[in-house]
Amino acid sequence: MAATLKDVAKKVGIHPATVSRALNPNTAHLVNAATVIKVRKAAAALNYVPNPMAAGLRTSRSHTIGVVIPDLNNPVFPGMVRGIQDTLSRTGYTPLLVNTDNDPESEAHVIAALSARRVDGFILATARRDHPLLVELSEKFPIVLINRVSESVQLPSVSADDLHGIRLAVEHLYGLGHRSIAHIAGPAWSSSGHERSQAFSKAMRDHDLVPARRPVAVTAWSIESAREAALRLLNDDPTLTAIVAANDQIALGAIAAAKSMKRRCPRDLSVVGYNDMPLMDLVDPPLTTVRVPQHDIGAESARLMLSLLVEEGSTPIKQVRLTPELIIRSSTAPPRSAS
Amino acid sequence: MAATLKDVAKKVGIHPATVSRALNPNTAHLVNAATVIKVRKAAAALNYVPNPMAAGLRTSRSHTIGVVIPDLNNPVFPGMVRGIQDTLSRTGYTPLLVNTDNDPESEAHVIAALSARRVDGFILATARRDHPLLVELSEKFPIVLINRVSESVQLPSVSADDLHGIRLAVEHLYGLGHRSIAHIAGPAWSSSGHERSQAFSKAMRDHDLVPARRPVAVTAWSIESAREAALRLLNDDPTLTAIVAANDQIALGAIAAAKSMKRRCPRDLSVVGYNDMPLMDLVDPPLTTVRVPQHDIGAESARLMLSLLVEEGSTPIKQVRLTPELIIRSSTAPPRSAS
DNA sequence: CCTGTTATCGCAATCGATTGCAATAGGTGG
DNA sequence: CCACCTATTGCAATCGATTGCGATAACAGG
Repeated sequence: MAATLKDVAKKVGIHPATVSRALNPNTAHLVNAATVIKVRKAAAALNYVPNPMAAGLRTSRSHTIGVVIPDLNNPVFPGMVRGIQDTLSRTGYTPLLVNTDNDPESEAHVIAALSARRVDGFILATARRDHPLLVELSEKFPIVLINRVSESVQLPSVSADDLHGIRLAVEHLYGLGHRSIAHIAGPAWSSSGHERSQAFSKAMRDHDLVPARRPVAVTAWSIESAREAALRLLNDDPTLTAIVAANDQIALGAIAAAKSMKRRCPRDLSVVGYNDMPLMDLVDPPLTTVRVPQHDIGAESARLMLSLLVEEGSTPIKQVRLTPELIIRSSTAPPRSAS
Repeated sequence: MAATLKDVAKKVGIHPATVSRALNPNTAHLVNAATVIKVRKAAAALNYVPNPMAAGLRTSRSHTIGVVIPDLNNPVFPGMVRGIQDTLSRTGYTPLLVNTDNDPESEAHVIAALSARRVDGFILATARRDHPLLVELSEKFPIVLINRVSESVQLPSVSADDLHGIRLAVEHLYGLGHRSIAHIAGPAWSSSGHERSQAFSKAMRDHDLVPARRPVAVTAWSIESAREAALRLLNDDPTLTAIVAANDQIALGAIAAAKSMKRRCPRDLSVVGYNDMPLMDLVDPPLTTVRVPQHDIGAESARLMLSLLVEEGSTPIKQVRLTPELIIRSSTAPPRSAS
């Protein structure tokens, strides 16, 4: 059905190998400029499109990148995925997207499936603090981590500067007059959760504040889990006036928990989120949050991956940090005692 | 590096062709049961994974499905995409996901790119009422439409039963006492927008109500565009007490418009959305909306595609309609005159 | 005029799996 | 005991693009 190299060659009256070289920018200089023109014209006329399977078989490169995310339904990720898609597709690469639902077993499955597909590399948003699968995978494939970094192994990564982002949140609350500020951390296994938690402690120390006695963490990145954690936290320390949440859904859960305890946000409790995912300007109350450049993170990770693919191995490992930005809305206000 | 058929064959001491047959469920019956066992064991021992490019080259099937959606950032779509992914991956197929940003030109590009990748079929969420590209594409590929149906050409599709869904919305408002109900329709080119608009007119007639004098439609599926349309509508007809929106973002835009005119929802204006995308329970006010089974739509479309792929052409065109459900939250209330 | 380049292109092998066809062996019925 | 059938396996071509190597010709320098 579709035209092949041979068809183009026959039309021009030359050998398929020459056509191949003429059409490939890297080898076009090996063939007479005049015939390159003719080949291009014939290829266009025949509507020739190279067969990626044939090329891939020969070169053992699929021009395909596995993109592994926890869950596409989590609104943080579509932005990053778009960033990846947009920049990968511009260079002839195609992302293969899979979900893990934060389940390590499921992750192993999907990664095996992608390996079977012979992807050229992986972009992973699922790094855990302790991640054995990651180290063995990194020996076989180029890998770029997004949104999270791993402690098990040093790898190229792209993520927001959480130290800075969390500091923005703390300073905002401090500036409003809050002194009793707590953090609801992400799951213990999560690297981003851990990092933001550390960042919170540091920012608090820098303002001579002490975090809540007992640190609180959710068990999953979900609103429901956050609600429970927030309930514990608010019961533990009734003097609390502000919460820095490890991400937006945790903030949402905290607000819901406060509401169920008849504490209104922001009158009785200020809450700052993290990520600024879509619709955070329309929830009740509109969420003050730290915006991380989701699309940019994806785009940058794709660029990093592409550079990994051309340069053979021996480049220094690059860890990119993108600067987040505080978006002030209506979930934060001065504490009541100060008003 | 990776083991090939030949490696397995050598280990067992037989010909690669026999190994191929032994490993393929469709041809395994041609091979002695005992050697099938041996082959399986050897393959497992060598960690053999078939090379999809080699197989694809020979069979000219990539086991890959192009999934074309307008924009992954629109929260309606991730659910459907998950549905597609979940059921496709279970059968060894891989979705290739692309975005069009509702731009026909961009759509042509991404579809060309997917064709170049030799996808086995397309699942499209971008059908327009008038869609020339669709008819020529449908001659070369199996196609399943989701969420929208096209009038240009009869194709297999999976979507919500909009007639029923819109009726639920109208009946809900009618039951609350509303009589002056308007519809904000989707873009004119959109098939789902048109369909819901028709459904609205019918539901209104069935209740002996007349829609607003001048029908209003957005120019894009966006909150911003909806805000403008709603402003026009509310100025046009101040007696209006309720709006049925063609989707959730339009509902959100309508609520915002009302707010800017000092009309509060639901006290002064009731609004019903459509789709029930994520977070609609947390916006202000929590949105009454018609829930369409997003994951199911995706899953069903994938199943339909798979059936298209096995049965050679001559099956009757199947158009699946999934039943939506009304989710009553807080954006609807009895009209003020009735209270 | 001869040798050494350089530019251009053809040849043929190769990637790994699939599959029509042929070949072999063992078995059956007459 | 023979013709024939079936079960099982091997052979080799094939899918389409890539690429190392060799061939040819033109051309320059000596």
